[in-house]
Amino acid sequence: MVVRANERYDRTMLDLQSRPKCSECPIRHRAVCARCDDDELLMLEQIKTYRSFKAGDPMLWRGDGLTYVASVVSGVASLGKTMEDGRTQMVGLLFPSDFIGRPGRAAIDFDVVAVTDVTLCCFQRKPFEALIETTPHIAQRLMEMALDELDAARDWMLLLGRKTAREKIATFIEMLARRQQLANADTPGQELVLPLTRYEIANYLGLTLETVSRQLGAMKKEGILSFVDRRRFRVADVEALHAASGDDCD
Amino acid sequence: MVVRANERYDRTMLDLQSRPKCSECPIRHRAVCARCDDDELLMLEQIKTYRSFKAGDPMLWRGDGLTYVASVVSGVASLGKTMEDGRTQMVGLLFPSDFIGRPGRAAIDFDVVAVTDVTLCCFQRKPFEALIETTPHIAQRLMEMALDELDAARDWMLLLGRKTAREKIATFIEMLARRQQLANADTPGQELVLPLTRYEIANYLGLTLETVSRQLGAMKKEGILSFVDRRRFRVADVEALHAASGDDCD
DNA sequence: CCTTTGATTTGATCTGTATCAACGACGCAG
DNA sequence: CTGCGTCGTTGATACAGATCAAATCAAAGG
Repeated sequence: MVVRANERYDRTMLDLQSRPKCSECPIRHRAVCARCDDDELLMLEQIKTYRSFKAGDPMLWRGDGLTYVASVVSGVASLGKTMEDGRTQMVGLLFPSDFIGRPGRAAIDFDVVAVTDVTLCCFQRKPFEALIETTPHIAQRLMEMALDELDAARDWMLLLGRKTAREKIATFIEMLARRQQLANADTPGQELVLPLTRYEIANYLGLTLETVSRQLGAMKKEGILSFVDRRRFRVADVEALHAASGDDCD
Repeated sequence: MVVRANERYDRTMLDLQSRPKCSECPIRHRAVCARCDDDELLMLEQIKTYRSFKAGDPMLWRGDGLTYVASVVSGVASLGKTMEDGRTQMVGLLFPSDFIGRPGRAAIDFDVVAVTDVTLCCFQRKPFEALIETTPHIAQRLMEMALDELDAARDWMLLLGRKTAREKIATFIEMLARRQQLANADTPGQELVLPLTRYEIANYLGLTLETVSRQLGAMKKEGILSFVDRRRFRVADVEALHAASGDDCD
């Protein structure tokens, strides 16, 4: 298992080369480097390295020293917390352009796991922190991203504390659709993918996998969603989905 | 009611004067100004004003333009979200030294309400943002505080998603104890106060007020808590309380 | 002292979701 | 093709906590 992960790692390093051009990066305008000008990008390019992980691989473990911080280039990763008795709760999902790690902090209080195959753009933490000091564009963007995460976390608190199972599922699907359309900049009505297993979805929504399965089944039967296979689907009735989410019309 | 609030406001303004010395401020070393040197403090002093609110007063409403940002000097405020059908969830509690408002954002997506009587140290948003640009000590501290809030929000997601009613109550009491001891720097075993009504506690924990009442009753009967009156109490058995919280030993 | 009003407690029931238990479907390795 | 493991579905039942309904308490005002 460990061996396979390493084989994969080496192969991907080779495929992608360790330092692709920032200017051609698919997340160039949404990631932590969004506001950087060409000079600043050059600085970042010098301290960056690509790293790949296979679905299921742990990426960072609670309490680990953070030797690097990173942007997600492709794939999906999860932030998870675990209680002593094994109960777990996902506290965040990271999509391409999302950032891992905190400036000025040597450790994190949750586990980061690759949900799908993931490619990261990693920066050594120390030089990155030094760069922040001299590069207000990066510091500003980091602050902005931290506040966005805070907003998302608070929306999720409302979901976890007050929404019904059905509302949770509907909200989750809407969020997925938003993130996937954003990444592809495609026409809506697109075929979408569930990057998570039923168990992982349950874990994200504070439910059990059985409840998730039943709710997805119900929404399929009601014609709100139509499934191509267990992972691929389409939103057949956008309005009904939104009505089921319990969110205001905005 | 409005009249009384204003009377109170005027009286407090008079009592505290509108610009007490920063150097004598009780939150001087924990608030957004924690790292400022004397010069920087002077700059802040020039754009600050104290404002007071009575318990129950709305302080900022969702979508309102943010004309100022502020530090909580005394009292407790809540951040709350409301769904169309009236369900509500608190997404944060602000204690003395906590910060309200976000640099670079003109609006917030939740309501801020004074839970107890509250005094704020307010900064006009525009000049404050200008000050950030030139004062790395403030920018750094803001980032640090945002990340702390993010950590707290994620702990709360675990609580809301996975903890039982009893674990939620125990976690809440421990959090209260920590914050109140921090503010008073007193010996532990201190008498503590519930700044929130049962309804508000329920709202914070994703429960109903009846469940909160029953759990507090049970913990009293079991000798974990001892109540002086409905709001004032003491933690009689710290170990049992912690065991009931479901958190690791740290 | 009495009344009012909001906060809290307590009790009886209901219900959404968890839990327990089988079973089916798919992919992969031998 | 066959067996095995993972993932997903479906059904039956249990239970924590919600909901509904009173009763009690306590502070504030007249």
